[in-house]
Amino acid sequence: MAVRSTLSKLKEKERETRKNLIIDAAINLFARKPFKNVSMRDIAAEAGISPASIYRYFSDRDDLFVAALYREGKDISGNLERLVRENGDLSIEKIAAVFVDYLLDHDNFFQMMTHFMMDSGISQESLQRFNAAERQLLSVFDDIFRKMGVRENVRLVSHAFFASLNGIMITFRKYPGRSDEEVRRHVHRIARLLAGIFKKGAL
Amino acid sequence: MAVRSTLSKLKEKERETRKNLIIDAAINLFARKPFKNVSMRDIAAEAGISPASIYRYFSDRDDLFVAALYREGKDISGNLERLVRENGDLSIEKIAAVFVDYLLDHDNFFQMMTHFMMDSGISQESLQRFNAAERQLLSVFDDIFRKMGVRENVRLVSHAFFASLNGIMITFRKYPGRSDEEVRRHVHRIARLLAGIFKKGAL
DNA sequence: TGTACATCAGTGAACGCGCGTTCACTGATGTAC
DNA sequence: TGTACATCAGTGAACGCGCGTTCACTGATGTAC
Repeated sequence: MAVRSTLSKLKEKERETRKNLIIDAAINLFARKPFKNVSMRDIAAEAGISPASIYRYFSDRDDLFVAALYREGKDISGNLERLVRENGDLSIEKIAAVFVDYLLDHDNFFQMMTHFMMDSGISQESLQRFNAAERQLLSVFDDIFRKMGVRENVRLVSHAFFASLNGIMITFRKYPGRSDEEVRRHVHRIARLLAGIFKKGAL
Repeated sequence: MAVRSTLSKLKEKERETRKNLIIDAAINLFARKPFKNVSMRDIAAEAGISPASIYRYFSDRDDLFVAALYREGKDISGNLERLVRENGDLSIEKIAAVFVDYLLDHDNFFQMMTHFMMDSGISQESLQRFNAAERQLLSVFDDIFRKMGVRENVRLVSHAFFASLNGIMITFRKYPGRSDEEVRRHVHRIARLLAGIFKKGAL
């Protein structure tokens, strides 16, 4: 019995590893081309397996993509948490800058996030996993605002801030005729302004 | 010559009218099903014509959709402008509420707007028309903030506000397990909070 | 007033493509006795 | 130790669908003389 369960745990772990390899392949591709142009065939090729194999590990496309989103969500949440832990006196401007930089550097993440926010036609299970990822990120913002001394409506304020940063990203992420660097500067300028407004208006 | 030019103007007008009928059909459909599920065949059926006919008036799908977006953009811009003109002492909360209500009532518009903001693979011409629509809306927000007495960074502040409202929409527009009414209440609550923060922090 | 020609709206059917997903099968590894 | 059977990862090819777009054609209306 003991042996059997050890073995099956080992198998489970191997399975998890293979799942992760597929997610890796997907995330690699996202860095190279827009999220909505990444096909199952692409991912299979990148991972060095057959398209059919993916379906041994993920029930469908959304399932895989939400898993990728979840992974990257943990990544950015971790980054922000570490930042807060290491800097005792963290400014809201700094948080905004880091968050916005992360999104600019991981456009695929932002694309996926907005995709799942916009598209209502995803399965119950995928939706729940997506929401788990979202709540995780939101709770990081909650903590930050709590630490900054907001006492009233912490959740509401932090959610408003999170949403506003998303809005800045979606509105100014693409500006025709502007280079990536100019876009980054502009997004940062507006994010800094927003942070200042929140500091004066809510803290 | 005079006759000829009158006639050709008449023709041009007829052509414009037919274009508008197709746009009408598209907008009608958007109210019934999500923007990305509206096909050229759907629109043709709704307008009572053949799919091929649409291509006599629009060079491709994006061209038609941007035209629809432009039309609705003018609509909401007009609404906001009228609101400002008629109410001398308009609060920023009221603007936020009206804007957010419009977006909630015209989800198709919001979907199209985010679609064109996210998708970088559209033709130069469509992109320019889309930007014209966006600038129009932004300039309405500029005016509002100017009228409210913001002197420094008017454009930047109003753009930040516009972007933030978009962000609130995209982040909270769909909340699993919440009815439309609950979502509307929540979006309004956050928008009101944001307006308050901007009032204290930027005005 | 009549005739030959040009213009253009409109169309049903077909093209072509990309894509998510499934099928039917192979081969390796583990299990029972 | 050997044999029959079960399990499961992995696969290439095919299915099926939806869709934007184009083709080849018709028929009505306008224009020139």
